[in-house]
Amino acid sequence: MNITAIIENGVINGVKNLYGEEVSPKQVTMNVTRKEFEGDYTVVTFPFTKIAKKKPDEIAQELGHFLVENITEINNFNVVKGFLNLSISDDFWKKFLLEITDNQDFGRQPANGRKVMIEYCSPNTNKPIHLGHVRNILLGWSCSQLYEAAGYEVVKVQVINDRGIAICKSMLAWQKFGNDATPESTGIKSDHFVGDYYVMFEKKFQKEYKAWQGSEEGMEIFHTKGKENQPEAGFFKIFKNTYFNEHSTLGKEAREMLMKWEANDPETMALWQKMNNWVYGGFEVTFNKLNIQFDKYYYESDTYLLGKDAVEEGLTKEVFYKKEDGSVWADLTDAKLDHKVVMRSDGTSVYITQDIGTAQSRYKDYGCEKMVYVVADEQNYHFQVLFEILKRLKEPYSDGLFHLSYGMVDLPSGKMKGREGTVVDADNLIEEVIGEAKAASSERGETAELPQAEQDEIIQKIGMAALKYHIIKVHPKRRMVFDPKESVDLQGQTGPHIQYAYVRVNSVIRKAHSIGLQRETWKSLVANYPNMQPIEKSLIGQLYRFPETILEAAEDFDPSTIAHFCYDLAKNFHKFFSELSILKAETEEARAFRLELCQSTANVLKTGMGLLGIEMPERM
RNA sequence: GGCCCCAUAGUUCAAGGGAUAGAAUAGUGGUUUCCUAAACCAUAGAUCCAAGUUCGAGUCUUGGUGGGGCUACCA
Repeated sequence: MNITAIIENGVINGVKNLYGEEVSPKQVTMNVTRKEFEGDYTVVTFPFTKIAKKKPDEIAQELGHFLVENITEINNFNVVKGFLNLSISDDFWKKFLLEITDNQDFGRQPANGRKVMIEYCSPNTNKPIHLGHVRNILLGWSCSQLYEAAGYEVVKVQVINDRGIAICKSMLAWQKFGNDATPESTGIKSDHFVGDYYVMFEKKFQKEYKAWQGSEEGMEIFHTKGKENQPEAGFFKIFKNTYFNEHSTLGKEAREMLMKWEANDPETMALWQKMNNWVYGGFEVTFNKLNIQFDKYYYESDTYLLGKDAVEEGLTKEVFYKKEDGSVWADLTDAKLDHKVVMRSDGTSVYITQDIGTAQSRYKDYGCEKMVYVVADEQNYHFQVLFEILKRLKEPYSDGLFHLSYGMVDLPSGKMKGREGTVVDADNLIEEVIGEAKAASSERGETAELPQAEQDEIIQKIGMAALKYHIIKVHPKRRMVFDPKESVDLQGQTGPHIQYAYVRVNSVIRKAHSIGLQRETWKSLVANYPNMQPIEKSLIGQLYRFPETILEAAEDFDPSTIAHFCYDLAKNFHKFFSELSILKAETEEARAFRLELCQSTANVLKTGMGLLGIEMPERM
């Protein structure tokens, strides 16, 4: 049984024994003892004052005696201002240490037979991956790792928005202005190549629009449709969409292309396929650099017609209603949401209809009881509506729906804006952090004698750790400020700081072997180590909390908990490392114990960082 | 207008209603004959405002103030 559960039971029994009243586990408040006090766990006795009709200090004394007498794992206590600090016996900790040193899976739960689907990333095909996607990807990936560690089977999916007017814009620009250029012929990464044509379209369109604004037609429309006193610039800003749909030559061409696409025109389809493949090829390169995978891709071109059946079904079940013009709506006002259209009067579906259909078809594909959508918080309302509709349709998985809503990423200069060119591109960013790691590494020269390929791999791991950790350490819900300068920091609360703890362990173990020490020999001495130091106890205590930390993080969909756990552990390890000698310890037993402690710390750090998608180098 | 989210050192982040609000970074000062100084040690610095609930509030409630988001028969 878990030590916290043991203490909790002990306290409940103690209160019953001493004061004759039954308390619930909820009433037992327990924390890890603060490091300035002696002890491992602290019980707060204030909640029992009414029951015991005594002062907190008195209760703490009585309870402390009771626990020490009745629970073998507790061998000491002290009381400070009503806080009962309990000390766990060295034997308990040593036994625990010996249990985990050979267990590579420590912290992971056995398979529980349950299935969860996580959708994340889901980029647009006409824009390369940027910083916002990186946060999404890291959250999605680490949540999937967390759920696997918690015993679930995880299906990782993403939706590719591969159709619609936006895609036609880049196709059209390439067709008109591309002169048969290719990523190969230009040497541009293929997703960026396509993205460039999307930007080109927007530029050409702006130019066309600008010219039109000064034309007779443009001025006439401004004068007839513009409101009184409305400035010209303001009017034309709002009018842009209408211009695209009703007046623009380029807009007309793009819409014609979309119609050809919908009609399966062979030439259009071939172009569409060619350009999409360029995009996917480029994305794949970025995904590989980020070291993430997906089990299944859903393409909107396959799914955009889904959901029409659901509309019928909803009407039959009276979840939806039909207006006179034929459009179909859901009335969600009693759930404090608004009316929501699910089918237009012309019979075509809207975005949410597609989402309903996709959810249904995914459940058919995989039968997951939980479905998680990793999507930025600007879509909170959309997901509230979607989940409410699915619930009303009585979908079997509707209780397991979760929107992992995360805050957007800002720059020190403010919001990222595509139009103003302030978007941070993922490929550039990765290149930058790796460059920084390379510079720092060559300055240290610690790995200089290794083959170049190995050095490169190490640098790669360090750079990616800096970048990933910097993002994942922030609570998902929180809007975060991303300072590129800080993201390449390699010191302090960073990924490399944690990697360095792991590297130091490796180094010590290597040295131990090189002076002829054998694991089997030292392991047998651990149990005889007599006096554990406070820093050693606190390290073991941290290791002990690893499994529960994983479970909490999974339940809350919060990888930042793991990030903080790993940092605290690494920091404490560095302190331990500088305070105490390992290979030159006072006794053989002390050396043995510390080597085992090092090894376990390294194992936990590796597993923990692995959950965040961060790899550990053996040297650095 | 309505609904939702956020507010903590100069800055970037922590803190399941519990002790003296932790880190990192930037600043200042120190540590290497010994296991990798990407480390360690010391120093200084913060809960937006006002009420309320509680033995106890950064955390819960109400009201302000400031910031962000959503509120399409767009996707």
